[in-house]
Amino acid sequence: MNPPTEYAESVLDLVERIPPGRVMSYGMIAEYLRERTGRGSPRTVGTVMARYGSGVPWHRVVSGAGRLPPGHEQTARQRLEAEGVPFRGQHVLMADPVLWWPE
DNA sequence: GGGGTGACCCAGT
DNA sequence: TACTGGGCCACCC
Repeated sequence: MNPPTEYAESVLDLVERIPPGRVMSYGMIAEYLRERTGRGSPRTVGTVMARYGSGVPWHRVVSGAGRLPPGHEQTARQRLEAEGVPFRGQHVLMADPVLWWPE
């Protein structure tokens, strides 16, 4: 596996800061990094997580609709429920108290 | 430098 | 509620 690029590093740094029991969407991450770096998009964040996400709390990153990463639904749901994240059916309940934004 | 590839998003149907 | 099409953009040939 190739080393993370500069943009990938900024994504990983942010994901590492998400507290237990809270989540961010790919779109939120893209918006935050675009404010700070002027780069990125939700799709690019997804690509970064697919390639480099294994070393960070990737289960705290979900789609804007609360869907879990393809191929890792069971693991993600197990970890999130253990942290107290509420579910509605198969997806995370994307309500204010669970969404996190960096201070 | 040009084209393909996504762990996305949103509006429309 | 579920699916589609268009837009998106860093990264890798």
